[in-house]
Amino acid sequence: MQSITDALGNGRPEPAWRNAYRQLRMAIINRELAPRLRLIETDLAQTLGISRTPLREALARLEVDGLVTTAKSGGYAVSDMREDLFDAYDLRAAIEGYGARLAAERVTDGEIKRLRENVTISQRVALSDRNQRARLNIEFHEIVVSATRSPKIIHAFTNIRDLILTDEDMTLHSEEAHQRFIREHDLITSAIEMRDGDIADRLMRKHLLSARELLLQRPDADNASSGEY
Amino acid sequence: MQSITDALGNGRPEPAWRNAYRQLRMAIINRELAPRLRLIETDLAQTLGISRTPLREALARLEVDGLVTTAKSGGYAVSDMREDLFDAYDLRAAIEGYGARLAAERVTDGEIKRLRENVTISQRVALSDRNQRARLNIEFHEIVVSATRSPKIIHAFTNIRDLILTDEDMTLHSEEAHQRFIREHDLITSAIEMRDGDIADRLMRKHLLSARELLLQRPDADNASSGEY
DNA sequence: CGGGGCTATTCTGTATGCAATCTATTACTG
DNA sequence: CAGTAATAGATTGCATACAGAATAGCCCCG
Repeated sequence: MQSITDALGNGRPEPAWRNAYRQLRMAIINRELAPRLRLIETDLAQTLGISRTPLREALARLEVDGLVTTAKSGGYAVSDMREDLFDAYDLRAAIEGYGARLAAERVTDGEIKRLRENVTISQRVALSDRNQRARLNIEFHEIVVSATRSPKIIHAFTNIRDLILTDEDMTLHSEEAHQRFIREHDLITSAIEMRDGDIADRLMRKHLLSARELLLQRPDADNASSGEY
Repeated sequence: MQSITDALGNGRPEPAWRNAYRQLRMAIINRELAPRLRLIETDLAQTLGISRTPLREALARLEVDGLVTTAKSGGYAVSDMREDLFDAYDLRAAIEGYGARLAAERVTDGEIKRLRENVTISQRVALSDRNQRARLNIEFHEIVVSATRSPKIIHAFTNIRDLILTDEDMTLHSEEAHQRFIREHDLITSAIEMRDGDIADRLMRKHLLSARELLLQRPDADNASSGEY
């Protein structure tokens, strides 16, 4: 019996390191593995049911992604992404700003429809339904970026997306902020619809930088008390 | 006896995979390993004087960097970067454009001086001295990006820099193009000096996109004849 | 009671071995 | 002779084994 992902006649069973990579990535993003937690390869390998060899290949990739760091004395530890969260928004503004510009030039009618639908649904979702709001927020930005048709920009976006959006969702606590975000999404959609890349660019940057301000004002709920070493 | 890089009292001997990573990276960028060349792990490991285990860790990282690709049937091959060279310039315009904007806000007087010197020297270097011109070109963009003080933007830049600049140097064949590049560097420097991020951003984007046009017009000197499989 | 050095254990980094898969070559069949 | 099946060699992906470094603990000494 093959792995379940291989059921549709795909050529090859999934490598073990890929599964480990996915699981670790999710665990780190969801804070199930605390920042600065030292990762003991033997234990981790046993937990994942693989040997250290493919585990280390997964960890090497996670390190390039910035999710994991190598300690000075060797070995890996979970990155503390709060350290450079502020900085990450600069990169995001660069990528998504220019991305919105390209999107305005290359977007299809179908994508515009999806953006409009996203905004419409967002306006109706309850403030309390955090999961739904987070999903819609992620989806909006994904549609814009994928409309660029640029594999490199899409790749760069997905790399930082996970580092940021889970935190960003936490910030959407007030109805005021929520409505403002949706309004900005609405304006960006309009700019893209009018194929005005310059406006789309500027609106997107403003949207992201104001999101950063909100993020840094938050009460910083989860404190560093859980940070093992 | 320790490795020579460890001579200055640094804590640890360099891991074997890091050296392999560097060597392979350079070899791929310099086209010593042809695009689409299938990498046989056993041979490569023997050439590098290490075993397959650290070699595979180096290859995993190179894959995340985009320098190496996994074939459908398993194994690694050198990426054909000409495929997405055009695309890479979009990402570069996004990063360096916004980077120039940040640089204008955060640059120090010392950095401005270095930029001015770079431009001045570039104006005097002979057209035939390709190495020198390439070095100066890289240096200019490095100064601008490092002036952003943004680790993430610097990291993203260094990632694509190597994919592009070696090719870009090939394009600086005409005196006209050369002078134009320097003139654009000069204007960007002035914008940064005046702390005008908006102008710096637009100039940098224009500079990069015109560089892309030149690149794609080139006679495509090295043909795909060397592309093994 | 506090500090420094020694020892034991843990952990990492790398090499090797093995099974499964892929590829190329050859033999066979229509 | 073209096309296809079978087989042998090559190659990957993973597990295990081992040496050296790092860390923790302990004892001895001040």
